[in-house]
Amino acid sequence: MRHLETFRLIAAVARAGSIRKAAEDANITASALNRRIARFEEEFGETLFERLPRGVRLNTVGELVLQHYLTQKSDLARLRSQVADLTGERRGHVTIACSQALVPYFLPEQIAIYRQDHPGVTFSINVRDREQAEQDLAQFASDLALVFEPVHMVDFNVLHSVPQPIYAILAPDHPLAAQPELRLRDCLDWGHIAPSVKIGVRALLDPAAKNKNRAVAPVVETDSFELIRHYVLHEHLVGFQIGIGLQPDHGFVMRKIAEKDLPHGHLLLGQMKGRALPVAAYRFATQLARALEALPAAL
Amino acid sequence: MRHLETFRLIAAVARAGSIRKAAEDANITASALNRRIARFEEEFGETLFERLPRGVRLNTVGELVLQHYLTQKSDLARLRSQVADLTGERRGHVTIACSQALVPYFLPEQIAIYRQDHPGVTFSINVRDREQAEQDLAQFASDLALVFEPVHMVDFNVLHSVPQPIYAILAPDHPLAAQPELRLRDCLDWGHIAPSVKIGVRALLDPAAKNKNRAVAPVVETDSFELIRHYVLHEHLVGFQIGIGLQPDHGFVMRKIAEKDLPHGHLLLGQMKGRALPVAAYRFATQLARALEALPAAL
DNA sequence: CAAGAGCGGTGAATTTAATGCAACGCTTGA
DNA sequence: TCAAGCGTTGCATTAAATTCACCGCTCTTG
Repeated sequence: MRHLETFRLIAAVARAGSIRKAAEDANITASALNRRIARFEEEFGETLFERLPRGVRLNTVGELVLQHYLTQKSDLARLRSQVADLTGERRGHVTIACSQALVPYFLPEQIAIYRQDHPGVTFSINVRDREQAEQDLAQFASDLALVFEPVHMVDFNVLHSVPQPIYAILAPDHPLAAQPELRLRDCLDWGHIAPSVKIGVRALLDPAAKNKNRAVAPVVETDSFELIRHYVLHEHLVGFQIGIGLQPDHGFVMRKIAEKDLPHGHLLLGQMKGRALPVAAYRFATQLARALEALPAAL
Repeated sequence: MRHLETFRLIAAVARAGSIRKAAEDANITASALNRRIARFEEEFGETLFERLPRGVRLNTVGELVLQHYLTQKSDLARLRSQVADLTGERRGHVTIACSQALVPYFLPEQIAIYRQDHPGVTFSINVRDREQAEQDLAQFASDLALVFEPVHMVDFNVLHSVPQPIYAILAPDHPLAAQPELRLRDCLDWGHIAPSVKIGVRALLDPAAKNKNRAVAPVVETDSFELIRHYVLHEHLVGFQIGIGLQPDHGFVMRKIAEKDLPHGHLLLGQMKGRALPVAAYRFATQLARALEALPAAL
């Protein structure tokens, strides 16, 4: 909408780092853009950018103004969704930042269910590590985040929380697969394939190992749980993943790890604190919360 | 700020009920205003007003848009306050909707304390019954509400809650004044002076009386606790008020009413749900919460 | 029942605001 | 030392918003 145009341009300048570049992107003259900004600064009574020899950079006030713009934009989107809802359109778009574990089974199923009732609603799913997911929320790049063991939790408003134990992933013919429940030391004694340190599962593994005077020393370390799931079929390593990201009968087997060795973590559904969600996102969040609640209590 | 001008005009039209009247108020032509609205409706893709033979009225979409404007405006005010805070100005304005009981002692003292540290911050205090107070919050007419026994609590985000018993107010030479604690029946047996039904104290008195198969039958019924306090000195009636609105040694005496007869109510500090407060309001709310916490526990 | 007041809306003229163009002064890196 | 890239500014130009005059309509009122 046009009344936010100046803000949009300010954001573009902040991103480009220079008025001229941003002007080119926006298909207007540098002088027009320069004047818009000057006019805004005049009216607002504060300067938004530091003028550097090679361009401009937002100052603190500018950062605040930019944040204000993001909230305004998000609230406008919510307004639109409310209106669409009112006029019976049931349209909308939901953007979700989530941990990898949600990608194979849980989210596809939930989205499909939701879209049966609301075919006008579209989705964006962005896989993010737990830190990025929270950033996405704070910058209004996502409506919802579904994250295993988030880190900072500032600005993160928890909508729902479910405990999630970590499972060992094994080839069916792996010697450990004979036991119904594994000890952590057994997993560590074997060569193991672990997620990288940015990932929630690892964040639980490391202190648990240290607690037993051991260390996680992966043969293969990776960002990708998909790689973990497939690799254990090639070599007798032990992989790790939370329950919601696993389904048996896909080649590998999953085994519980003793709770006393490795405490369960939490899968959290959250949104940006203080933000009012668009209708579609709100409804989907409600559905997710119910679905998480109904998860097989694998504890 | 100018980018909200169209919204401001829409709000003015909604208030005035007619484009021509609103245009006159805003010192522009009716046709200019008409075009602004038409343009906005065009851009937004929805009509905001029903066109009636005698003027216009907001439709449901318009109501939503107006609400959106109010939140935008309030968020802009918060932005300004953040910037002011940043530049070390420590200025700001806090608007409070409160019950009468807060007016004589509590709020004046708290405001004075706050202003010692922040002389640049100004205040508006609006006495509202509990229903109006919540409306004020919802319409962003107040930053904070401090209300005894609020009614609806939708959109009311409780920041702090303290229990408040109701006291009987008596002339010092009133026969009942001899007892340290009164039974409710004694109060009702005497002629009494009670607040009107919109007021929280009354909302507790009525069911408590009914519970004993009695009824509140006031000799004088009033909106004003000030009148109650003064009237009991003229005639031997029993008045009622919560502790925070009373201080002894102002002519009358206060007596506890047995808790089993008349349960205590709650004084709630709250804000509009989902709204981010300006810096000054936020700080003052924090101070109020602490002060309420530290109140002499009269229970 | 007709006249008039009050309403929202429209077309053309006019005023105001925003933009484009060309050029300046400045810093920086080749 | 020179060219490239930056923000900025005066002036001409274009686009947008406003005004003015007027239409058609509905309801009230004498």
